[in-house]
Amino acid sequence: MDEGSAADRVRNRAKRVSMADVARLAGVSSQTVSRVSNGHPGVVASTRQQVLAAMRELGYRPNSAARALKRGEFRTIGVVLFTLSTTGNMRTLEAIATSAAQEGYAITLLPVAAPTHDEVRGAFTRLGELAVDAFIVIMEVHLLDAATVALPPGVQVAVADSNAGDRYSVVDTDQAGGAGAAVRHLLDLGHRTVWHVAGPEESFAAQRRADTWRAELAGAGRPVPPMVRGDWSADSGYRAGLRLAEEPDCTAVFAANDQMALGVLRALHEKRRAVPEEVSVVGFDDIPEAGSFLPPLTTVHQDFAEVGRQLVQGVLRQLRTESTEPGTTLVPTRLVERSSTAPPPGGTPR
Amino acid sequence: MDEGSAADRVRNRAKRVSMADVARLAGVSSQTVSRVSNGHPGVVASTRQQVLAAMRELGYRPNSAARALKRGEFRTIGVVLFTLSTTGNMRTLEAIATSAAQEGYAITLLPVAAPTHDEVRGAFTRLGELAVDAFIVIMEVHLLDAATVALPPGVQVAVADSNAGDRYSVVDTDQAGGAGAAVRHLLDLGHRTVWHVAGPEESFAAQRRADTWRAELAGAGRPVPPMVRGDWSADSGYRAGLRLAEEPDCTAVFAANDQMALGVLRALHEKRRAVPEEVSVVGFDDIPEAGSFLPPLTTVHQDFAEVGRQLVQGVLRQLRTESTEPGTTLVPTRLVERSSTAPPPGGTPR
DNA sequence: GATGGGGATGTTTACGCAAACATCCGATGC
DNA sequence: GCATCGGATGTTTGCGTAAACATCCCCATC
Repeated sequence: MDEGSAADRVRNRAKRVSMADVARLAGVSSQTVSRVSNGHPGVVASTRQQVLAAMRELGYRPNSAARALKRGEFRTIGVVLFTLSTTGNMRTLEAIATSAAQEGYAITLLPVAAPTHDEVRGAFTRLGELAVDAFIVIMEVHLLDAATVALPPGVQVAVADSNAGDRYSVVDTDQAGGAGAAVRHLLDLGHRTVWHVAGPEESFAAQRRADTWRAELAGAGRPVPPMVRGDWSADSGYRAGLRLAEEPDCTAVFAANDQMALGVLRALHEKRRAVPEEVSVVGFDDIPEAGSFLPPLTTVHQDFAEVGRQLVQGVLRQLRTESTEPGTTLVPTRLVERSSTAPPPGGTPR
Repeated sequence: MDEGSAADRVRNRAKRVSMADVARLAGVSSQTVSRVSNGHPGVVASTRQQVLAAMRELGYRPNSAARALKRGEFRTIGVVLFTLSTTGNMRTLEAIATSAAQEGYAITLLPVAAPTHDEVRGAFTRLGELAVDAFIVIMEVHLLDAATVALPPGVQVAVADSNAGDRYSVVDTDQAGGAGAAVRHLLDLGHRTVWHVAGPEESFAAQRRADTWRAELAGAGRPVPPMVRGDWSADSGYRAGLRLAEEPDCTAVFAANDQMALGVLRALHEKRRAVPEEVSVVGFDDIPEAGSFLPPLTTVHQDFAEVGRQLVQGVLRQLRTESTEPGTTLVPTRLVERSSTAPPPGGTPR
């Protein structure tokens, strides 16, 4: 029966305590409860104690919906991302969450099932309805472009992994700096040239790393070997490695991330090409396991924590000033030299 | 008049469009706008089109605070966790987010800076004030215990990685099943006994895996070698591996996660103990990279996606029935045989 | 042609909180 | 002793939405 179930629901529902309830018990007005709740001055100590006691007794907790409605802000940042499965996204998210918490902001996650325009558009629509003051997007730029139309006005955005610095506040690892350092490190060791296992085409980061690799080689007057494309996974790195193992003059490999470098190491091992004696390998990311690869991997360290921090700071600054701050902030990288790189066999040919 | 308000809106973009604005433009009542907004029936197609057009023109997006205030629910689940850095947490979180999104729920992240009682308590307090209908805790049980007092009444909880099934709805990987399968696999190959590299003491999962390892050996009447303790990291696995490499009769190792197994592989490699010819190694988790280790790692596959799904389902069920459902749901594991295990040198001694 | 019924739409109201404004009262100054 | 002031507290109001209720009008039925 309709009435029955409704009544049941009312009875069962731990009917939440409101300020009015507290006020009644404490014998004050609800406004005084509000003042105590928000730590406003102008409440005499004895009254405050009474109110606090009443709150405790009733188990009062403020209704954030009403609070947000009144205040017009949620103190929450939405984070749109495609997947948590990549090291970078995951670590960035963690940093964002930590950073936001410090600022008194919560994080609402908005996973996008598939990196298609429709999905992203849908995600943005949902975000628009979400209890969110601003958001951070961790996603490839061309998808963002497609979704821009749906971007709710008046909501601030910061973006990672993108080159949309002309329109948004973008924070990114210094891809060029890192990739350049990796390639130069190998050239400096005496390798004639460097082969590259790239990430997927759609990735802005992958594209930047590949571009820099090419430019660096060209700048040094070295031949540019054909690029091998992977998809970030160790498996794709393995397949790429099998191909590279066939190339007798391949003595140095720069993989666009550590997982693919791991796959390359496995392929080279299987094909009896010793690392680093015959072939040197450099990765990118410096995942925690990189130091335990066989051999321990020389790689480019990314400061994801800093990226996350900057994203949060950027978006909050925009929120406070109510203005967008287009521009790109680069977070520097650092080459971590371990045991997967060495001079080429036969020493420096130069 | 109209122009004036439009200009205001542009200038002062904080001024959000409300249902009333849409209603005015569409020439209907705000209730009709509400009906369209929520897809209620009983609105004639032509009216609906008018309203939708007005929404588009004004860039209307519903105010979720007001909506939540009215409805008494946020359609949001809070997730408390200590760190995203472990494979398990991260993958579980991803599954939770996906699962929740399908149910129309958003996820709010509540990272706990340090796994101390105070931190957890603080997190729970904040959660209580957060716009959250229920929450999911991914955390060691003893911390949860300490924080129970602060658990807001009337908020449903589901827990992962815990043995608190008597009080909460707990979902966990079948740790015992997985660890048992790992140990039995090694014994079945003919190894006399199995050494164990355990996870940190505080971890419930680590404890369960170690207990099962011990019980399984005892059940088979095998000697139980001293346990080596790690901290989940590849580095700690490496240190453990160095120790195990010293043991001449150690032919089989069960590491409590894949990262530590990776470290063990490296140590064994450095000490010239061939895997799997001399020593067999089994991991736990089946991280995506496990198949690319040297050699590809035999490991216990965990279905994190299913754990996340069950957590969300469980907490939503409790939300709907307004009742707690204590009990533990176990998600089965699967042993993935790759190339890091083989019969012991000299064949089966049995 | 009157009547009733039902679908479409409008009006009222309350959700819980906090800003703005109103009131009260004791203390201070002249 | 009276006006004044300021701190403590109370009252009113409205944020945007959606349930509940009210109204209107068209159409089928007799």
